Amino acid sequence: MPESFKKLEKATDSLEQIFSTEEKIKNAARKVFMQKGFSATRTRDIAEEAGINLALLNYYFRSKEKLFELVMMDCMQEFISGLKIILNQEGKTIEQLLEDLVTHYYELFRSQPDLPIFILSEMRSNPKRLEGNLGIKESLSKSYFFKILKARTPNKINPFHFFMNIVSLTVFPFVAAPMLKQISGTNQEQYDKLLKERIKLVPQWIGLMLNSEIAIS
Amino acid sequence: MPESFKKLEKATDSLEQIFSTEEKIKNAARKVFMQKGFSATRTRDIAEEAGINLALLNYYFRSKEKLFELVMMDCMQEFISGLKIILNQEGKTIEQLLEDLVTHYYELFRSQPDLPIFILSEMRSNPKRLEGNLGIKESLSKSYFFKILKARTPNKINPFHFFMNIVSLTVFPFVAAPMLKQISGTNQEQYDKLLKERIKLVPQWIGLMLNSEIAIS
DNA sequence: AAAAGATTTAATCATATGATTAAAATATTT
DNA sequence: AAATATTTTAATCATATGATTAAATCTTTT
Repeated sequence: MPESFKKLEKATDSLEQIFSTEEKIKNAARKVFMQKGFSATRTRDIAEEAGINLALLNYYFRSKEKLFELVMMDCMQEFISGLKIILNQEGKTIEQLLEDLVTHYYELFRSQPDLPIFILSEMRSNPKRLEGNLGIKESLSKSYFFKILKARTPNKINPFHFFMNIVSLTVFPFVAAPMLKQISGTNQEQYDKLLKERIKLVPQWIGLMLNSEIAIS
Repeated sequence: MPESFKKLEKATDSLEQIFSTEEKIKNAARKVFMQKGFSATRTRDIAEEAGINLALLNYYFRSKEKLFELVMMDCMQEFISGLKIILNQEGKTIEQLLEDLVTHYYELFRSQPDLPIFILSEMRSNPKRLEGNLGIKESLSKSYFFKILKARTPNKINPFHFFMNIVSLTVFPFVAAPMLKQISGTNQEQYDKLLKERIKLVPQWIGLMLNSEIAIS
C-alpha cells in the first residue's frame, strides 16, 4: 500500500471519531425527544437514531430520565442565551435590539422548528425547569434593554406588556406554524417568506406601540 | 316514608344520572389528556379520574387512540369555533371584533389553561388534524373580518401578517405563562391582571399597526 | 505481552400498559 | 316473572419498555 493511501486512511479514522458514543447518543436524544416528547420517545428510538446498542443509554446516562434532563437543560440554555446576550448590548436603540432578536430567533427556529414548543410544553409540565437558569430573571430585569424600555413606556402601562408583545410576535408564528399555514393556505416556502419579512416589521410595530399614548380604558 | 321524602329521593337519582358512564369517561379523558398528552396518559389514569372500571374504556371507546381522537376533535372545535363566529359578526369595527376575540380567548384559556398548548402540540405532531375541520380556511378567508382587514391593510404588506399578530398577541401569553411569570417575577393573580388588561390593549395596538404606513424596508 | 480498565453486545429481566375475557350484575324487553 | 340485552367487574393476557446482566471486545496501562 503506498504511503499516500496510508495517510488518507488515517485522516478518515480521525473524522470517524469526531463524535464519541456519548455525543452520538446526546445528539440523537435531542432530535427524538424534541420531535416526540419524553413519553412517546422510547430508548430504542434513540439507540436507532444514534446507531448504537440500546444498553449504552444506561451505561452512559443511567436512565432515560437523566438523559432527558440533560437534553432539556441544553435546549433551555439555547432558547434563552440569545435573549440575554442581545438584550444587554448597550448603545443600540430598541428597534435595533429587536431586529437582532427577531433575526436570532428566526434563524434558531428555522433550523430547529420543534424547539419552541418542546420548551413551552416542558415549562407547563414542569415549571421548575427554568429555575435552574437562575440568571434569566436577574439578567433580563437588569438588562440594558429593560432600562431603555422603561424609559420609553407610556405612562400607566406595565412595561412588561411590551416584552410580552415582543416575545409573542417573535415566537408564536413558529409555534403555530402548522395551523397558520393551513389557515392561510400557504406552503412552507411562502410561510417562510412571511416570517422573514417580520424581521423588519416586528421592531417597527413595537416602536409604534411605544410611541403611542394608548392607555387601558 | 312520607310522600315528600319519596319525591326528594327521586330527584337525587336523576341528578346522579346526569353523566352517563360514557360521558364520565370522555370528561375524564379530556382532562387527563390535556394535562399529560397522549403518551404520558395511561388508560388507568383516565379510569381513576372517571371513577370507573378500567375495562370500560375499551367497552365504550374501543381503544385509547380512538378516545383520544374524539377528545382532540372536540378540543379543536372548541379552539376554533369562537374564531369563526366572532370574525363573521358584520357591522362591527375591527377594534370591536378584536375586543370580542381577546375576551373570548381570555375566558376560554382561563378556564382551560392547557388547551392551547395541547392543540398546538398535536398540530405539530399531526398537522392533518385540522383538515378534518375543513370549514376553517374557507370560513376565515371569506369572513367579514378578513374583508375589512384587507380594506385597512397598508399597501405592500400581506394582510395575513395582521392576523398572525392578532393571534400571537392573544394566545401566546397563555401558552408561555409559566415562563413569563418567572421572568417577570409575578404570581398567578398578578399575571392574570396583565392578561385582563390586554383585552383593551391588543385591539388598540392592532389598530395602530393598521393605521401606520410601515413597510418592509 | 499481560493485566487492567473501559466499552460494547445480545440476551434477559421486571414491570408497566393497552387490551381481552368470562362471569356477575343491572337494565330492558317479552 | 322469565328471557334477553347491556353494562360492569376483576382477573388475566400479550406485548412493550426501561433497565440489568454477563460475556465479549476493545483500549490503555503496566
